[in-house]
Amino acid sequence: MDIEKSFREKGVRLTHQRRVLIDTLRDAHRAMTAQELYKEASMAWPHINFSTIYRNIETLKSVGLICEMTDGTGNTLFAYRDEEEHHHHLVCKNCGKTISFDFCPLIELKQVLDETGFMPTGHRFEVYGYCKECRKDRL
Amino acid sequence: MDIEKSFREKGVRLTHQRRVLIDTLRDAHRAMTAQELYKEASMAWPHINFSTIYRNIETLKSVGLICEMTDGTGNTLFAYRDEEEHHHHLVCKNCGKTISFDFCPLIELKQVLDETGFMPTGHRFEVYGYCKECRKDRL
DNA sequence: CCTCCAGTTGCAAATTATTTGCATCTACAC
DNA sequence: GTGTAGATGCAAATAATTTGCAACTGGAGG
Ligand SMILES: [Mn+2]
Ligand SMILES: [Mn+2]
Ligand SMILES: [Zn+2]
Ligand SMILES: [Zn+2]
Repeated sequence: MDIEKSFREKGVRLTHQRRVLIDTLRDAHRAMTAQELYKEASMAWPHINFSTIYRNIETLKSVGLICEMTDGTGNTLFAYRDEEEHHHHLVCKNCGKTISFDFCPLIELKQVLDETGFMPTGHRFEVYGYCKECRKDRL
Repeated sequence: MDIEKSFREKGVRLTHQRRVLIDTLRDAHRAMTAQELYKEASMAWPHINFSTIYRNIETLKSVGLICEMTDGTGNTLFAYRDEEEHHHHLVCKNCGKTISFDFCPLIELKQVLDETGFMPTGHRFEVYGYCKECRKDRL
């Protein structure tokens, strides 16, 4: 489905800067930090500002156009989401390439690792939410 | 096994500051940010410095005494590791309490969620390592 | 015990990452 | 076209993390 429509539906404007960010991430085919995104996007739109990057990372996440992930060393990365449903990622510590797979934890990774040839050196699996007590507090 | 021994084995000194950090995290029974850790530790050792916190987070991770995790909103948290083998966490977005469980992804979470009463609102599962190409590059 | 020195700390300052206020601008509904 | 709520640029504030360096100290060895 088209981007313009999903933006309109959410009451979010499709500005030139946002198009630049989306294109930059889509064409890069890799995950990058906010800093890298700024640098890359600057080429297509020289006056783009860092606050625009950060503000739009939130916007694009909420529209579902980008994914956020970490690189395993404390850096936050962003990547184009490309119509995918809920999924997870293999993040290369060396080149930053991300390989997404569409099943949620719980299922053996062996097949994905074999298929992709990815060699895992570490991983992270976290569930966020509310514990039994806090769950009550919020009602 | 005792801490003193594992420190000695790694050629790492067991300083008063490190004892304070370990005690602080162990007694807290929750995960906390570097800033919170600094604040808490300062009570037991007033002159402790932020650079000592950050430098020792690395040290204590390498000795296996603490775990690093994120709270799902971009903050990095640290918790006492307490003899546990490889495991994962449920991190409460409200109180910061962490509930660790000892099986690695791949297995249904249903049982843990039922047992703990934890209500998930999101999760993260990431595998770090080297992709097929980069794997070759490193040999 | 005492000595000695590599490892560690405190401090201050540098970096890096992220957020915010505000005046100006612009996408787009009408 | 016009009006306006939402978005941007800019500059400055905050927050988070790292570093250089001189002073200090844990603990191995005598
Ligand atoms: Mn998932
Ligand atoms: Mn695991
Ligand atoms: Zn790679
Ligand atoms: Zn809780």
